[in-house]
Amino acid sequence: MPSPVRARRTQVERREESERALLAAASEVIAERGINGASLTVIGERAGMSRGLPTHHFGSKDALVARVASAAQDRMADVLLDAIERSGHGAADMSGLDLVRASIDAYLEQFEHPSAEDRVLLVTWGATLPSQSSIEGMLDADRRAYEGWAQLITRGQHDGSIRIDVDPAASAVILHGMLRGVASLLLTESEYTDMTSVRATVDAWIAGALSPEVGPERT
Amino acid sequence: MPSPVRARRTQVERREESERALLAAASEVIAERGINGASLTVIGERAGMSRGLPTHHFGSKDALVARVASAAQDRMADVLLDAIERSGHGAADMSGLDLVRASIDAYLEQFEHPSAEDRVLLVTWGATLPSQSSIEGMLDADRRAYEGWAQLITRGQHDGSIRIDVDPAASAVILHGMLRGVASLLLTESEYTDMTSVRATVDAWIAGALSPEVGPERT
Amino acid sequence: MPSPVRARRTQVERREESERALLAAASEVIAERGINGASLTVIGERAGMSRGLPTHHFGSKDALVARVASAAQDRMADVLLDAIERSGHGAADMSGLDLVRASIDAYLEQFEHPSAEDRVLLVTWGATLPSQSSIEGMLDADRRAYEGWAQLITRGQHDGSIRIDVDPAASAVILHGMLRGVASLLLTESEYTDMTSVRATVDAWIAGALSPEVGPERT
Amino acid sequence: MPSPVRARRTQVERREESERALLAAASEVIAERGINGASLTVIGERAGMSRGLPTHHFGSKDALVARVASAAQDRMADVLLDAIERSGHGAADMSGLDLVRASIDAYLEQFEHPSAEDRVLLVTWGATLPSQSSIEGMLDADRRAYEGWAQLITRGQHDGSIRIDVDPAASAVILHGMLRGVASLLLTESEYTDMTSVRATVDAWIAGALSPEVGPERT
DNA sequence: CATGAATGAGGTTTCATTCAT
DNA sequence: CATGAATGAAACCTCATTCAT
Repeated sequence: MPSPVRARRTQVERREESERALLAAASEVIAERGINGASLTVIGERAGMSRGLPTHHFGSKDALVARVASAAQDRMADVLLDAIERSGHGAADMSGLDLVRASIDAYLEQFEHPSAEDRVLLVTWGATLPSQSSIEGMLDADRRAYEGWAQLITRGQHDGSIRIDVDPAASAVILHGMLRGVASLLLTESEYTDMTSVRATVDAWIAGALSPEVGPERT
Repeated sequence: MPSPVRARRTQVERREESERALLAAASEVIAERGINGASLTVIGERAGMSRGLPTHHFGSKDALVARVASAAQDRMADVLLDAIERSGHGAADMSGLDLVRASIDAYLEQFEHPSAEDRVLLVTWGATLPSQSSIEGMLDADRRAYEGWAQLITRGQHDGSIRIDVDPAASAVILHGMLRGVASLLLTESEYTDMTSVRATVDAWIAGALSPEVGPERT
Repeated sequence: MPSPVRARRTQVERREESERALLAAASEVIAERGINGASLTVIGERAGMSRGLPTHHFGSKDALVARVASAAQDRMADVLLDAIERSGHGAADMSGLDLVRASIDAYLEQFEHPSAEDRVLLVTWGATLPSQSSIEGMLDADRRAYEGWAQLITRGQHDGSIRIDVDPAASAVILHGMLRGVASLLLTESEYTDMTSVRATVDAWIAGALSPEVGPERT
Repeated sequence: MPSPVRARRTQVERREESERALLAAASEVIAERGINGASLTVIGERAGMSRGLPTHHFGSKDALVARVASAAQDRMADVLLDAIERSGHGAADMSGLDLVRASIDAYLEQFEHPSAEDRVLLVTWGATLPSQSSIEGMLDADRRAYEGWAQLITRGQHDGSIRIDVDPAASAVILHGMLRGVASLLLTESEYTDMTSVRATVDAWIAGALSPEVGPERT
């Protein structure tokens, strides 16, 4: 229960609360209608505020979208970290392969019941596919994400949990792409797919492809 | 008045030619700017024709987009069939696994130097990710595509080229998702990735995951 | 009475008529409310047409304003030429000084009962005074106008009607500035000024300053 | 509590200082961008203060603009008075004609290197040209200014320095208009004009037109 | 006295669509 | 069959103003 002495909020609190409400509303609306379909008017109203507030706070629609996108990325990164921490051992103790598998499983698990912010992650990415389209910072985030996979793989090769003859860059592209593609399918076809089976199968593929024990022959 | 042995093109031919030009132009513009960014005016002009022609021929923008999307899907299906036919043996002689591997490799090969129509395939797909967004017939096409993969896998299980304990539905989701995700990454990050290595690695993953010889243990 | 055979207008006629109506309406509204106060909505409605038509025809408000401004300039140039032609002799027969005097008198006469287009001439000019403001082609028109005065003065010096020791450039600046300043005052203070007397006095000043007979001493 | 000998500024002083800063900032911004282009936000920030301060102090934008305009007029009046005082003799000793000539020369000299406040004088005037536009007190100031010229001329006629047959009202209009028109031209075309020559020529015109010695014949 | 968060009217512009030619 | 003129809804954005702090 908040102290009754401060029934009124300070300016800073008002601003922060508004921004939070606007970002949440923007995530919702973008997840529903896409970036173009999400008008600032609707976002403002969804946040329970006025039409002009989104521009007032973020300066432009582009800036708001960029904020929404990066918030979604940050949130997913947190989800993955949390999942790894909750997986029993600290991240420091886990092998590279286990880190990869735990991360990917957590990612897919997240999309079994995706929130607006989860969906926004894929919606904003889908909007970058036209060649001229560009969302502020999107490409960079992409590159960081897949360099993260490459580093995990390299780490796994050092600790012996991942085969030496794996190409970290190529495998990172495939992991990253597979995650997104599968998550997107889950989004649009959720009623047609058995999530648990998909997650198990993805895990098996990755284990088979990366673990050194008995790998597939390279073609 | 008797028709003079088709000295000039018939109405039907002219209409078809206009439609072809409009579809090609629409593919280009959508690939560049996305569906929303592609205005009918620009599409008409890009086709070397008038502003009002797209509406005149297709009735509405939605209808035109649907036509563009399904044309892109049809074309990709043709590419895959061609690739399989060119792969030496007829499709009837190939094992289920080989069909899967050949199809996937052809798909990725196509995206090494993607045309506007290739890109439009992914752009229209990316536009379906918002929950309310719907492009006419897109969901159906999606479902057909991934049921195709499932059938190929089942066929492979019958002819012994694919392990029995593989879940065709789940694997189909993963194959389909991986293809799209990887192709999309190639689109936006083409200069950062070694295509040949990616294709080889994808093939190795699939072979390892599906071939019966020495599969990974299921977790 | 228009021929009943062509009750319907051609596309070209429609466009031209619309443009004329829009330019006239824009002149009116700009004369009344200034450039900023003249919204495209009001201009469209004043022309008896839709809100969006001004943009449709001219592409942007800036382009429309530029058209309005240059139309006003052209019209005033025509008025001056007409006045000179009507002044009895052809322009070729008149001395430089007489041309200057006739032009200036016609200009001021025009502002005794200014039309919207006359007023627009000064309104658009007034809008160029802020240092960053710029209306397409306005500065050029300005320069052409005052170079015209300078040429007339030089011509007068050659034909003996204007004193040799007059500096054409400086006098052109003064003539041009005086015209505008006086016309502007007439616009805002019309009820307080005796136009006829002002015109006569201006003419006397100019005659006295430029005619060679008995000039004022230079200070 | 006794005031500690003004260790800190009084409220009144702070308010006056803020207002001065705001007026200076407003003059700058209006001189640059015009009245419409000058937003209260920018003016507040240019003054090194907050966004809301202009409204807080002046109540409305219109009121602020009126203050800026009248401040600019007052300042120019001071400049002219100073110039006359510095011209050697007191104003009381000078003839009407000399007062006119000195005032006008000082005005034009001021516009050789115009400050923001000088420019704002013409910018606000230019904004009064649309027929419906009205800046509080602008018309009155205008009338006062040109009645001032008329009085000077009448005084000159009494002291014999100005010809009797000059119409004071008409001449006042011309003087006032010429000043503004020429000053405005200097503003936009400063690099194309030889200021010194313009000032000398203006002075010669006026001397010739008003001085009784050998006037031009009236037409 | 001063700040700046919030509002909402109004501006320009884009664009799918209708319809006359 | 084809053109493009015209409409008007809706988008983003700017900004004066109000009001809580």
